[in-house]
Amino acid sequence: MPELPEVETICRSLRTAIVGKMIKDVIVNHEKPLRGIDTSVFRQHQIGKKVVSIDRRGKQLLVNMSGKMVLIIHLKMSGTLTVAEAWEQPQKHTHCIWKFSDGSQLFFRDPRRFGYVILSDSSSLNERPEINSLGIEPLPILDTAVLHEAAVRTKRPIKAVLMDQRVVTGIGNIYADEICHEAGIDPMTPAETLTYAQLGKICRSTPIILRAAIDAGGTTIRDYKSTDGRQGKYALKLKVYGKQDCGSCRSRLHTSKINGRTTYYCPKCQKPSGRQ
DNA sequence: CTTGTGCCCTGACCGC
DNA sequence: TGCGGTCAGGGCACAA
Repeated sequence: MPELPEVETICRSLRTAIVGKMIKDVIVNHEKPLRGIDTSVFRQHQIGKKVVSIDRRGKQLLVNMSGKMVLIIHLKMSGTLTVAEAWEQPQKHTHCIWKFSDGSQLFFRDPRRFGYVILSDSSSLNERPEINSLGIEPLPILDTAVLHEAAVRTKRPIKAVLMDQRVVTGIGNIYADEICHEAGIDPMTPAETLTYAQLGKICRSTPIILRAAIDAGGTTIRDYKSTDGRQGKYALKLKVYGKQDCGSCRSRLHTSKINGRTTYYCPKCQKPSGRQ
């Protein structure tokens, strides 16, 4: 469900909510998100540990704990993290619960079970495939040279390259569409046909969109919520994703499929040439 | 090597 | 009310 702006929003609110807290207990209701780590090992390595810091890598959260352990959390399509009071009961599909010594708790809920919560040693974190396969971060700036390097040797649509986590990490279906619109470029354009200047335009558009989305607390289409239950407000600012008419020129939008994902674009604002 | 297609899952929504 | 089909902020395994 969440892309970079939503994960960044969750990361920030988690920091204020749980950093410094001591883990008193860990409850595992479903082992699939643990990805093969034994439930008792998962619990024993965390109970008694303190949450030291929280980072984000692309769409993943890294919860650093004392004892050189780290949780790698990916929410995929339907995952949520919620900070709750001691008396609150988890909803259905809450697969993991962390109970802190002050009574507060953290719920990991994921109806579709695509997400994961992987426990790793801090020392081997960077060798893990979930981390070392990731491309560059698009914030604070997206390096045009890196996008160019990836773009010149593929006929894939530019949107597919933007969503390729091995090239750039954090951009998903909503923001890829919004970025292509902001840049005035047709998302179907074969990447290798774009000029360096056009790729530069995309790279400058990317942080503009992502920063605005973070400022709005992310995008809530149906069920995304931050850890405090608040919805993101960037849905109000979307120009193309999920829309019928272009947010800039009001033209009727076109849709297509790229990488099997529905793609929205404006035939007037977004030309294959990138010119308007 | 690259690229496209299922598939993992549940739930919401729509038309009949 | 129910039932089937479609779709969903992601990404992996596999085939061509």
